[in-house]
Amino acid sequence: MPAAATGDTPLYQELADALRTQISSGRLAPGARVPTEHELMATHDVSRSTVRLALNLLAAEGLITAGRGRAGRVVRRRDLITIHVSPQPGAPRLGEIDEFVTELRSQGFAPSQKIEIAMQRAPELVADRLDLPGDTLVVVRRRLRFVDGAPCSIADSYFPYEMVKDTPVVQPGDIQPGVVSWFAEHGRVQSRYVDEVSTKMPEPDDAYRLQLGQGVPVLIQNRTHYLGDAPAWLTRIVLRGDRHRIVYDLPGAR
Amino acid sequence: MPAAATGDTPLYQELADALRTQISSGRLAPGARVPTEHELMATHDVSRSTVRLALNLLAAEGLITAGRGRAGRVVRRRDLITIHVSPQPGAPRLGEIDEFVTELRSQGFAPSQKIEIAMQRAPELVADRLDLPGDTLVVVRRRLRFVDGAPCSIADSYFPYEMVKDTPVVQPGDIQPGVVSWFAEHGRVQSRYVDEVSTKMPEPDDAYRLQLGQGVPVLIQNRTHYLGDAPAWLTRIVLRGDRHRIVYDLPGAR
DNA sequence: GAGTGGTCTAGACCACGAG
DNA sequence: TCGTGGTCTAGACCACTCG
Repeated sequence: MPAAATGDTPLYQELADALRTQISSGRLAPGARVPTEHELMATHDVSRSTVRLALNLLAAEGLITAGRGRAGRVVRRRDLITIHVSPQPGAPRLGEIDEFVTELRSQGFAPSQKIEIAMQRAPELVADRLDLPGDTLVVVRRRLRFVDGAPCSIADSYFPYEMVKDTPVVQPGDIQPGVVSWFAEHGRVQSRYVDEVSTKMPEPDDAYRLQLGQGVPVLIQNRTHYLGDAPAWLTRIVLRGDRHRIVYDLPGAR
Repeated sequence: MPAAATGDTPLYQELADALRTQISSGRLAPGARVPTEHELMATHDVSRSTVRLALNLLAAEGLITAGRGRAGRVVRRRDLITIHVSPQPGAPRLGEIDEFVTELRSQGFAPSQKIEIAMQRAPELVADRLDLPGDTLVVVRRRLRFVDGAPCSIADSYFPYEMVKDTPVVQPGDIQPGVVSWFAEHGRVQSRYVDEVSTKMPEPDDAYRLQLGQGVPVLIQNRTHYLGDAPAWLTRIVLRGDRHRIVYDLPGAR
C-alpha cells in the first residue's frame, strides 16, 4: 500500500518509510549524515537488527550509501550527466573521445579515460549483433571513463579483427576525431546505428569496476554501427544509473 | 575483487557467490526453485541470518524473487519486451495504443491497458519541459499497461488543459489512431520529440503499481513532443527494467 | 497440518577510520 | 582510542500456502 497504515506494517518498514519521507522532503538533504544505528534504536525503540533491515532497504533503493568506520551513512547525491544523441548532421557523437570530453566539460565536469586494447573471441552479444561466427577474433577497445576522478562509465567497442588489423583502432590511444569519422575518411560511411537501451542491477564485475554501492542500477546502451548495409562493430556502454541520462533528440515522423 | 578469495570474504558473500554462479551457469535455471533456507544452513553450515543476508543480496541484485509461504524462492525470468523507436516515416510510434498492442502481439505477448483521466496542477518535470508556469492546469492520461495479465509499465501523458479541452484527449478511451496523428489531422504537425532515458530504483508508489519486488530497477522514458517550435505535451513512461528494452534505430549522421 | 519465509530480539566480536 | 558499521549466532513467533 502506498499510504502506510501504522497498524500492521512491519517495524522496519515503518522506520524505512519515516527516513524515506525525511529524505524526499529534504529534511535529510543529499550528503547529509543519516542517524546512527544506535540513535535509531533509541528513538524508535527497536532492536539493532530491525534498524539494519530498514537501512538495508533504503540502501537497496539507492537512497543512502553504506557506511564505513566512523563516517556513518550518508544520503546519496543525484546530479545527472547528460549524454546527447541526435541523428542530425554535425551533432555530437557518443563514443568519440573528443566529444565525450567536450560535452562533459560543457556540463561542468572533469572527464578523463583509460584505454585498454584486448583480443578475444566474440562474446555472444557481439557475435549475434554483428552476425559473426562465435569463434571470430575481435579487437576490444575497453574504455573506463572517470568524471571528477570517480569511475563513472564503461565503453567497450568490439571490432572484427580482420576489419581493423592495420588501422589506428588497434592502437591504445585516442582516435582523432573518432572511429566513425576515421572510417568515413577512408571511404566507409556509417549508414545507420541501432541503440538498445536497457537497465539492470550490475554484475559483480561491473559493480567492482564502477565502484558501485548497493541499490545503484546501471543503464546499458548497446550500439551497433552499420557501414553500408552490414553491421560493422558494436559498442557496449555501461553507465552508473544514478549519474546519467541519455537524451535522444529526434525529428517528427509525419 | 572480482575473483573471490576464500580467505577473508564474509560467509554470506561466499554463499551469494556460490548461488550466483549456479544461476549464471544455468544449473539454477530461470523459474527454478532456490534451495530453502534450511537446506542452505545445512549445506553451508551457517546460521539462518547469514543465509538470509545472502538471499537478500541476490534479491537486491534482481536474481531471485522473494518467497511466499511454501512456494519458496525462485530464479527470476528475463525475457525482454522490445520497444522500437525510429524517426523514419511510417514507423511504429510509442504511446499510440494500437501500435503498442500491435507491436507486443507481434512479439507474442498479450497486452492490455487501463486508462484514467485526471486534472491537476503541472508537476515540476512537466512545467519545466513544457515551459509552463507551475500552477498551470494539465490533463493527465494515466495508462497502466499489462502484459500477459501482469502490470508492466506506466504511461502518463500531460497536456495543458487549454490545449486539449475540446478534444478527444480528455475522453477516457483510446484515441484512434493516436494523439500525434489526431493533431496532425487537425493541422498541428509534430516537428520533433525529445526522449530522456534514465533508470533508478522505483519509488514505493511505482513499485506498488507495477508490483515490483526487490532488486528490479525501472527504465524511465520522458518524451517531450513538439508541435511547430514549441513543446506541446509530455509523456512519462515507467517500464519494469527486468522486462523491457528500448531500441532506437537511427540514420548515420555523416 | 507441515514447512516455508517474514519478522524480531539480544547478544557477541571485529575492522575501520576520525579525533 | 573509541564509536561506527560489518558480520554472525541462537532462538522465537507468526502468516501464508501447498498438499
